[in-house]
Amino acid sequence: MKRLDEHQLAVWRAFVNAHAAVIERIEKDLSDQRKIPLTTYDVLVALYQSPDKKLRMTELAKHVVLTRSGLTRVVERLEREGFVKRERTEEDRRGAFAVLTREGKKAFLATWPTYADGIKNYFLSVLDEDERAAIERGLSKIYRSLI
Amino acid sequence: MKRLDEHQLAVWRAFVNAHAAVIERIEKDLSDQRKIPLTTYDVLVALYQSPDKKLRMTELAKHVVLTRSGLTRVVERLEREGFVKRERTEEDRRGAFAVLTREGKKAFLATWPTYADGIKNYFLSVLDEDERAAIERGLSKIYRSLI
DNA sequence: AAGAAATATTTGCTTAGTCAAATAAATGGG
DNA sequence: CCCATTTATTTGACTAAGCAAATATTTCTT
Repeated sequence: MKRLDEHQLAVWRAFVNAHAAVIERIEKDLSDQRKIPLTTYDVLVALYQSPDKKLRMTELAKHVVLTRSGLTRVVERLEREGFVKRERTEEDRRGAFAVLTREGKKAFLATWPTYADGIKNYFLSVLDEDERAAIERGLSKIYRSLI
Repeated sequence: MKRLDEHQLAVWRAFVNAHAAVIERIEKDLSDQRKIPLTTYDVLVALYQSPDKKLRMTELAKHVVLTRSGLTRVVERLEREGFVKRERTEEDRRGAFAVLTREGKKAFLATWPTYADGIKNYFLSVLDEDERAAIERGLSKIYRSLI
């Protein structure tokens, strides 16, 4: 591909604008309904989906869009709110697990419906089947090419 | 649409992950090459594309993903760096224009090649023509449905 | 087995950006 | 024409998150 023309740029703009708009809307719904925000949610899902409902900080950081130190802060907050706890282990005493608590699971389960509605209403329902397929295919390729 | 199945969720995940990955990559390239970051860039393009290379703060805020107060801070920074200046006007003395300076134009023009390369390499080039078309169509619809 | 190198996580400091209140000027209604 | 309301922007106080340095522990290397 040589140079960017207006057409190609339009694809990029659509991507960036749609993302900002959808995320903003979903965040607003979550906050209006006193649910946990998205970054927090991502941490809790990652824990929920892990076999023992716990993950090493480094592992956890890979699941979310955060640096390791950013994750430390988030987990700190979550610990204060009682949604996770840190668990030291004898195997490797440098680090810690973040463990999902019962409260954390509850918060996470309570949040999902709002989040899911957002995904449906602001994103999926606007797309027809072809678009969904193409988006999934294209954007997955992009993601894989970058990790 | 009733309930979210795995398939549909995969579309959403692809969208979110691709966005985070591509933006992160582009920001990194910009920073490595000592170019201005994306939010800053967005402000400068908006000004550059406006008829007189200047916009009221409120107008400008609509072009970028920032609240009005967020914009105040960014323009403050940009003013410190000499890329824009604030210009009061007699017509309406409540507010001010942000005006692109010669330096600002230079910074913006110098940044574009890096940005454009990122868009090409990390995003467009990975997609085939169908995917590009579908993404443009679908995501534009989404964006329009939300403004 | 001792020191060097690597790994896991946290901390201190700083920047970016938000919200709600403050300020300032313009406008509309009686 | 004056006051109440609205509009434009900034400010103060705060939260989120990043980077680089610090800390703690493990794993190599010889």
